[in-house]
Amino acid sequence: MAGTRERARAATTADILCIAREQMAALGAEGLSLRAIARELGMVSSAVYRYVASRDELLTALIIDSYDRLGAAAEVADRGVRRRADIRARWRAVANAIRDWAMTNPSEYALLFGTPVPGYAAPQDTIGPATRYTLVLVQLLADLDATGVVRDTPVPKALRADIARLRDVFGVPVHESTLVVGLSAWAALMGAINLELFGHLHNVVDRPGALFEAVVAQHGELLTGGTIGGRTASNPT
Amino acid sequence: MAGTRERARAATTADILCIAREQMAALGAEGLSLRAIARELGMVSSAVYRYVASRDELLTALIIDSYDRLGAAAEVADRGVRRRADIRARWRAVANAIRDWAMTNPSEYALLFGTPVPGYAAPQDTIGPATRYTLVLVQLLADLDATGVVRDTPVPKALRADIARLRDVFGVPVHESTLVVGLSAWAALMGAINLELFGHLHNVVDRPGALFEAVVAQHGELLTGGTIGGRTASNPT
DNA sequence: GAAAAGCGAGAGCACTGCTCACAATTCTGT
DNA sequence: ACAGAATTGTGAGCAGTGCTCTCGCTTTTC
Repeated sequence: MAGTRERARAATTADILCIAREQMAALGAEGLSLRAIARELGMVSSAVYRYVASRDELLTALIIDSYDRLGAAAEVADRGVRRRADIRARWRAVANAIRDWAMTNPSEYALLFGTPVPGYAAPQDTIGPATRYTLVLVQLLADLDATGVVRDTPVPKALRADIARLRDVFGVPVHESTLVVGLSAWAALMGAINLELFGHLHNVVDRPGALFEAVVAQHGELLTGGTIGGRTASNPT
Repeated sequence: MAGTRERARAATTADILCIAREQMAALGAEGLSLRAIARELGMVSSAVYRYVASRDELLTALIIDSYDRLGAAAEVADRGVRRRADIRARWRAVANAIRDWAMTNPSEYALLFGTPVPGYAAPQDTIGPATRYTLVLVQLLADLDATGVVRDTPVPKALRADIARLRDVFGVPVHESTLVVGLSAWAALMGAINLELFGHLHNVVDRPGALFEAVVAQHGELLTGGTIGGRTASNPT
């Protein structure tokens, strides 16, 4: 029977990834052990090396898969908003999706956005899937630009050249001022999730999720609102 | 000679911490090895257990020390601004100090704000030093309030109760709207540093530091500027 | 000066990633 | 159909880890 071997190989490879994910959820990326996986599979430890070259390679596979799942979650959240022109609603949806994914898969989120494994340079294979969730956000900015919102956000001169690259990479035309607020919203989003998920808010705020809500609301306004800065009556100008 | 033993003990304890820091800088927190420290000290591995109870305890000591250094860096940066009323300048100074500290001590920063060690609940000892750098930011908000800036930033109702705690913890009176923009700025700051330091910008922007600059500039305006949102001519209301 | 406390050495346990030679199995080309 | 090749699992083994325990030696304390 041709292909039997291939199917068996694919099956145990999938088993290994599955067990690895469970192990990571239980003990963190640190506690990922090939020997434990082998035990779980009823094999001797050296046997799993027939399927995965090293512990780092397994980690890389998990990273790629996690990026993919996160990207998928962001995409379905964005597509779930019927009124495509309501950028603020889409931003909220995507931001919440990313946070929800992080909260339900904390170890995988930590694998992606926590401390990088030292001496472990992300292989080229990971940068593709990594851009998936980012692309959702960039597309949001492009669609926002299409609605004709004008911003007087100052764009630091030094940033223009750097930001030009983003257009090239993603192939989406976005105004510089939009990119600035977009990048800022991205950073705030990830920062809020990190602070909450990694337990830095326990002594600051009663309900850790509060920070996230505030950040999303504020940057939602910043993205779609328009003007920021200056020009308040009590501003001592 | 009385106290000889004590001084020797303090000396080797300091040596252990020092070597541990070097090791972490070289190999990351993952690569911190008590046996390697013992080798470096010319002792047998079991001897270092006279000075440190376990690897986790060493990690905790490093965390406390790192929080302390970060807090000190933030404090001197803030104090370095002569015009105390120039909140924006102080914000820039503190933000830059935190980023600089992170860039020059990446492994220690990762220890504080990266993936928490699984199953390792931050001991009570760490929460004191952890608030030191936070206090600098909160004090900034209090001083900002004292300048009389008025904001019409909407404060989500659900946040009020949560935020009240911050006042209690730090004992500094701050308006709710100020706290909202302050927390948001904090999240954005940490998010930008994380994204840059952990290498998530390499495929997005030419110069990774660009995101940080944009975030600091924007939230500097948000903090000290006043109004945000709405009210633009082209805003389709 | 004797008792107590602290310190370093060394052996040992259980665990890890990873390699290698060997045997059993399955696939493939003629 | 059968021989040769490729694949898969086994078990031993190496080097490393955190940590424990006992045994002497030194310093401090009473």
